[in-house]
Amino acid sequence: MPALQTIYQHPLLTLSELETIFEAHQPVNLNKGDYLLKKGQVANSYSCIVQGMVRSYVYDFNGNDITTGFIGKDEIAIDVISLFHQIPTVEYIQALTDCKCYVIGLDQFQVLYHAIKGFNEWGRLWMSESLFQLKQRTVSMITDSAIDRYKKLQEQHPQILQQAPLKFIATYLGITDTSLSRIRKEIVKER
Amino acid sequence: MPALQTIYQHPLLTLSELETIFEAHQPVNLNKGDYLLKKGQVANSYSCIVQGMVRSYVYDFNGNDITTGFIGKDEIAIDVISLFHQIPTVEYIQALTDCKCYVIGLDQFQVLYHAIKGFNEWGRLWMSESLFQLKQRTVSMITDSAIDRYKKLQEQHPQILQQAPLKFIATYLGITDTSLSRIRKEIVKER
DNA sequence: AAATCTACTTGCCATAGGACAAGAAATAAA
DNA sequence: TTTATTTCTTGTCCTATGGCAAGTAGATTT
Repeated sequence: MPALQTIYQHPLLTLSELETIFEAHQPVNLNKGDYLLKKGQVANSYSCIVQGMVRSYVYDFNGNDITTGFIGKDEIAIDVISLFHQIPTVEYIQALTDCKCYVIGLDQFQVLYHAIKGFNEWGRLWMSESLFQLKQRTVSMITDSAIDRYKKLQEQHPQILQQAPLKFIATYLGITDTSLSRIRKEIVKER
Repeated sequence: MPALQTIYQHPLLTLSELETIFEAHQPVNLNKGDYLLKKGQVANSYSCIVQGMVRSYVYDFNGNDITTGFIGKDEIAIDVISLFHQIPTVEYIQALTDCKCYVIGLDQFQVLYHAIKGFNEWGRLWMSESLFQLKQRTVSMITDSAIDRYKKLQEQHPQILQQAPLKFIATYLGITDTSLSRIRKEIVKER
């Protein structure tokens, strides 16, 4: 399970602990368009993506859907607030492409989380990193122009540009699809 | 220690556990302008704010400082990525006003975090909420106009408007101080 | 009390990006 | 292969916000 090995990396985790963790996951295949989570539901698992890409989004007051994130290979599709607080989510998580993933339920997660110290530490580090990345994204929204945000995405997550349609990338960057189309044109010209 | 009681709320935490947690904190007074953390340092503690307000910020490429957050009474001033990964921070955390806080070191935190299940759970929930709030802020940056973002801040965190100078609020909202000044004027007119 | 400083306001003009509408072009459906 | 549907591009015009510079008002220092 190479994806799980990539995801669950922590110095305290022994091979046999990793084995135990892996076994708590169930393989699941998603078809393009399938939902992992829908607004109003209470999350009861999270998914490690082995292949393909999913998108999380919310609706704003005007009914526009706003992409809050893209989750690809070796990443985790999760709504931490719904899962850990056991409250209804405001988010949708949907497969952008056909996907292979490994899903782990909250119950099993909880048992391992409290039984395996390294897993517990790993979880906290994962959350720390998520917070950091989200903070960086917020700063980028404030300081970078739309074209710079696009270029960064291009450098840092080229797979997103290949797998996601323009309109979703646009809302993720905080601009309209029209503007993104013009930005692409501009970048092509620059070469 | 009313601030600590407000902060450390979790159904699993017993009174004696709370007592133990409280005792691990040291009271510290800050003068306006004092730094809790500076870029390049590795965080080795976090601070529960009892009184006053601190601001976290980073510098962008152009040398402008960008406010990443305001932390007030009953909230926690922490750089999770630096503290838990033990890596140098990119952030500054500075007292906006004179402050009273309770500080806990990473070493003591670690011991309690692994000894007290309720504390461990509390920590995860705290991080989940932080992630959720940051996500909401990002969505707001994308979908709301500057004036709407200001009004929301006004409703949800009125203390910030009272304790922080306009220029810091402006960068937090992702606008210039000039624009924020005009927004305030506009809002006064509306009444 | 004069002299600095910092915080905030205001005016003028520039510009990035939005709104809307009309194509293309590609994909899916019939 | 013809029709629909979705995706992306392009044009025109508009608006929110930025850049810069000057001005006012408090606060702090000398």
